[in-house]
Amino acid sequence: MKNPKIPEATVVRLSIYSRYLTRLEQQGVPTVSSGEIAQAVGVSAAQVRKDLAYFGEFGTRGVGYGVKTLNAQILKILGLSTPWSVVVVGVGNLGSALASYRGFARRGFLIRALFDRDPAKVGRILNGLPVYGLERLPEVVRQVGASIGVICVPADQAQPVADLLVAAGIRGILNFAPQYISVPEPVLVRNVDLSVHLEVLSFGLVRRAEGERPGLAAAGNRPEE
Amino acid sequence: MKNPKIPEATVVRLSIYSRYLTRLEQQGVPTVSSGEIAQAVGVSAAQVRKDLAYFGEFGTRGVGYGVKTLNAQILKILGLSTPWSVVVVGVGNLGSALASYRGFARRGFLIRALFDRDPAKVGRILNGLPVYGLERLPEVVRQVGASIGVICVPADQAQPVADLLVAAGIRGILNFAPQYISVPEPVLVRNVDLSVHLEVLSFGLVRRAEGERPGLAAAGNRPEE
DNA sequence: GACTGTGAAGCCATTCACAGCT
DNA sequence: AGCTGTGAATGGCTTCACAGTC
Repeated sequence: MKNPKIPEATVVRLSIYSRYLTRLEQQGVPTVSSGEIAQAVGVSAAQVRKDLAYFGEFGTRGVGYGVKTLNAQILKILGLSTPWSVVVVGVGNLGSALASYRGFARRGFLIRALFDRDPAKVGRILNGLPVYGLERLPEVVRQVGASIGVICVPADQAQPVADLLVAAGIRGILNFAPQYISVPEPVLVRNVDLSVHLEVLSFGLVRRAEGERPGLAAAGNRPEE
Repeated sequence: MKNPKIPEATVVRLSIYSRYLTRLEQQGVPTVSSGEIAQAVGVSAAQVRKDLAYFGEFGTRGVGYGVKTLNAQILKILGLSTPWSVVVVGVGNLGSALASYRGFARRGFLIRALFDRDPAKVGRILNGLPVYGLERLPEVVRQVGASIGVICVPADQAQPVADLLVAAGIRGILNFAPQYISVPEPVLVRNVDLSVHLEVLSFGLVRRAEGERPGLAAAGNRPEE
């Protein structure tokens, strides 16, 4: 049981459990059951236990889980025990919004620098962060020790920017551009595609309207119980 | 084969295929093969064919698919033949950014109104759109005929706002708040959780660093071929 | 020869159901 | 009695491999 293959869905849920546990911790709740976690985040209790079981035994039978210790374990599993340095490329509407999003820092993702191709934006300060030109990206990425890059540029620039980030030593990319990007082996990419989410909703809505029973199966939108 | 259960992953990919086909269409490319689509969006050719096969036969053996007709079919399947009216609740950094995001309108999602609790924001015009107080939400939602609502408020307000949207007749919700929300039966919810994406990257990065072979399985980050 | 459509096989994730501990 | 941990069963998605068509 030491090093099984972990479903990505499990990792996503761990992240969500952790956020809930953090809130319980702040409220001073000492202990929680898989059923309570399940209800709070919209999954089944068996799912919660199975997800945790990939990594060890964290609970006490008949009692539940210690909120504080369980959260500490999950944070460690997720690699959040120490903070990550992040850079954002593309300071349009979305890039600016992400640069000032509090939720990232709260979970240990510290945005360290912003980049943009547009000379009119270079040199500005946004939310306390300087905007650099792309030519300084390699230098600055190394200087701030960034491991993760966020791409918020138009689709046609996404691949070149990804190449630039990879060349600078970035190891993970969060891509908001509506564009598939390819990266060499050890680098990880996650795509956040805003239109796609609306289109999946659209599909579900017209299916229902047409009186189709089944609709969608599982995932993103969680089952009620 | 008329009305099988469609995997959500298939719907997500259809949306991505469609975006690629739209670009080909603009370039005047008449015909495309499953292999070309596959390469462009980072999935396998068999996957492309299987996804399309859920809905019918759109190609010609030995030739491929007509770009224009295939895209029209996919748009119809996704419910994008006619535009959707959308409202955004919460005009902070993220809400404002989404309100001016061009990609939505381009795919037929027309943002019709903005809402915020903060009286200081009410009455402003953002990107040509008025910001209303929450008390006017039911009225305005009906007036503009909105079917989809986007939630960009802090976590503790997400559930009340969702309830408000549902009561106003909204049928689909895109939730950017880091919070599970529950809605009554026919209403659809999709959660876009920005921190979670970074945490999944974080997990993958520390796993690799520890020399673990397997890492993550499938999905969000697509296989190379 | 090139490419689609599809049953069958393989693989992966979730649910079930119960043994095991407190 | 209450709740965790887990093997077994189920269900679902993806890949394979090939027949069918142009």
